[in-house]
Amino acid sequence: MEKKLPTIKEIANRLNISISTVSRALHDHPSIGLRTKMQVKKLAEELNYVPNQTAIFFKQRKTFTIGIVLPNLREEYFSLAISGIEETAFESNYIALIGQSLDELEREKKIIEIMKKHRVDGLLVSISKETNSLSHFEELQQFNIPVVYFDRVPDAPDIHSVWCSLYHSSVSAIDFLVKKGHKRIGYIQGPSTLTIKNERLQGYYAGLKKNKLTADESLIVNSDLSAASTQAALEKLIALKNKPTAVIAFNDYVALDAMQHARNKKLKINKDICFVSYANLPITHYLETPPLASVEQFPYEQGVRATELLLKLIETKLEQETIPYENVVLKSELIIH
Amino acid sequence: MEKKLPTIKEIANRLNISISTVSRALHDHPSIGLRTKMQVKKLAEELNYVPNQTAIFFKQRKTFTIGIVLPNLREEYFSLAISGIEETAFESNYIALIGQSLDELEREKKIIEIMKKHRVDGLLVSISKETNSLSHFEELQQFNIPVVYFDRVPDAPDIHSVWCSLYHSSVSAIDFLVKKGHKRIGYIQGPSTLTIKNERLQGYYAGLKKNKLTADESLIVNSDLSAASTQAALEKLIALKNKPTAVIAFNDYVALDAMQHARNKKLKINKDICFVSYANLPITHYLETPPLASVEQFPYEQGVRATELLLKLIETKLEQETIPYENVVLKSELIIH
DNA sequence: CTACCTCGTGCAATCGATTGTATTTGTTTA
DNA sequence: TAAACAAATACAATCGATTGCACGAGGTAG
Repeated sequence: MEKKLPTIKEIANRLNISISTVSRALHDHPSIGLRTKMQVKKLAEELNYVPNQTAIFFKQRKTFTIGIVLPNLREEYFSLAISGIEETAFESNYIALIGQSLDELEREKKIIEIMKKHRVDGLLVSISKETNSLSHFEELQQFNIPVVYFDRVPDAPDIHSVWCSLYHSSVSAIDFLVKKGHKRIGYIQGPSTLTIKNERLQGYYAGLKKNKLTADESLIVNSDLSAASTQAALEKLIALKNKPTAVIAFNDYVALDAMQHARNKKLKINKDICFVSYANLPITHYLETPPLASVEQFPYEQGVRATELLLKLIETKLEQETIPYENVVLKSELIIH
Repeated sequence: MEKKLPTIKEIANRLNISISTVSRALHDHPSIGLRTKMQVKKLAEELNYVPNQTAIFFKQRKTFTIGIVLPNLREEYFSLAISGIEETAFESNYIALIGQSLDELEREKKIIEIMKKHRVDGLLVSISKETNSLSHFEELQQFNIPVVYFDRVPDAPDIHSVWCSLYHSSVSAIDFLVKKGHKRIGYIQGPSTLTIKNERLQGYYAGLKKNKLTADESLIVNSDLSAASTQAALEKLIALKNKPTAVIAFNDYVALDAMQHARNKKLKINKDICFVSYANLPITHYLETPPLASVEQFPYEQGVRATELLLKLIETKLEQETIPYENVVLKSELIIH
């Protein structure tokens, strides 16, 4: 009644041969006779034999498992990335373990611990808001478990990473708005822990300069990404004597929260105030009045590239000694809606 | 240089004691001396020792791993479910392997195979559009690997499942529209493979009857959920002599596609034509004109409940012999926007 | 007829951790 | 002083699969 999954031992017993013969037969080893091979394969099929990855690990030192650690699974942005990861891993017969840090450092650490326990062959990481040290990741590298950071990449020298550069698109966003006649352009920033490279802001300044506009610090406000915080940020902007006519938002969600609030404040979107954002999430395509433009950051593509890099690291690990650190930088694109 | 993760054997060698002593020391076995225990624990800490789950499996016959198999990771609906699954599993020290069927039966089967290979302790499944037989799942049950279906639940007797009943909310949706003065209410159906229980349609008929309206088959149209198909479906409805003034859509995406198309056809949303939908995804809260109402199906909650049930099945598996099939049915709610 | 080779199989060690059963060491008691 | 006992630790089998090596049967050549 309580059946267990069949093992090669069971196949061996049933056919009255040794387990080594069964193992070799299943792997088409040349020294096994054709008849035996056929018998073994037939019985394996009948019993629905599936090798035990857990046991294989002992000899191969591989689990064909990769770990994904990211802030959360609810944001479409990360969903798209995971989707790319899963598909790429699947093609190479790897499977993924998932863990959400929920932007908490402690949870991130615990997840890493569990992944270590499960002996993942490598890790894909998008760091949490609270991650200020990489010690829990460095330990992995020490044990020869490669780590590839993607999207939310820490600012450290010796890492593998895949991310999307926002500098040029940020300049383009200013160009775009200036061409539309805007001279006062606000910027709603995200939390500092998520803007380590701060390309958005640098591009913002560069874009202003390029268009011979002077930067005004009062036009730069902060949001912790919650709706309330974004509303407060917008509030600050529209309370200015010299209000901005356009606002660049940290991401689509911030833009949408800000737009909703602007509407409540009886401002006409795209007339009184325009919005440009980052991420270009598919959901914005359903909006009647989406942000005028949004910077596409290719999360799916990032997931694919990060996985490709990780698998390469895993598979060359054994042969080579020192693998040079690789940093893949995708170019974002300003998409005009 | 090429460090391997430390093992109890290494700890044993360094302290010149046997591996069994190390194992027992780490588990606070009473027969181990206090001094030895302390030494072992100290060294384990220093070496960053993490037990090898893979090896533990042999003795415990458990991997503390559950498999999630669902159509895709891109839809917010499933993202929310996974989020609930991950959080619930994490609390009980389980971790999840993920696989997308991409609504293809073959891929679903292959994922099951890989999950079997990895010896998951149990599976959470939302079946693909193409899944017309459960043989690949039944085989698992045979080997005592519990399967809990959620959301997209097959219509079979002997299964564990968690889903959200839509019948009463469907009636409520009609009540709601009738109260608003609508007499001709269209319905855009989804593919038949996703509407096995067909509670939406049954509720639709029941609601009409309850409100003394006669059902008109020409008001029921089909979409395969692609934008093009949804547009064609709406086209059919608005081409009728006696157009509907309200439309119930299979889900939010269908509603949004239909609304966009209606707008293109110069129909005024909420004036010429109203929409009610299913799912009530968070994204719709950002819309200027969302569907008038949407049926909340609690995907996150479904994920949590399904995981709770699965873990219960896993943990009672060993003790009990026959576990009664359990079907958790959540009640949906019509949310008026 | 024997020496040697080839082909097909079996034996046994291994991977990391657990656990029942020795075995050692130290202490107490008659 | 020896016997008896308790405390602490070691030994060894086990889980499933892989793989180097050994071994036996049969064939061929000298």
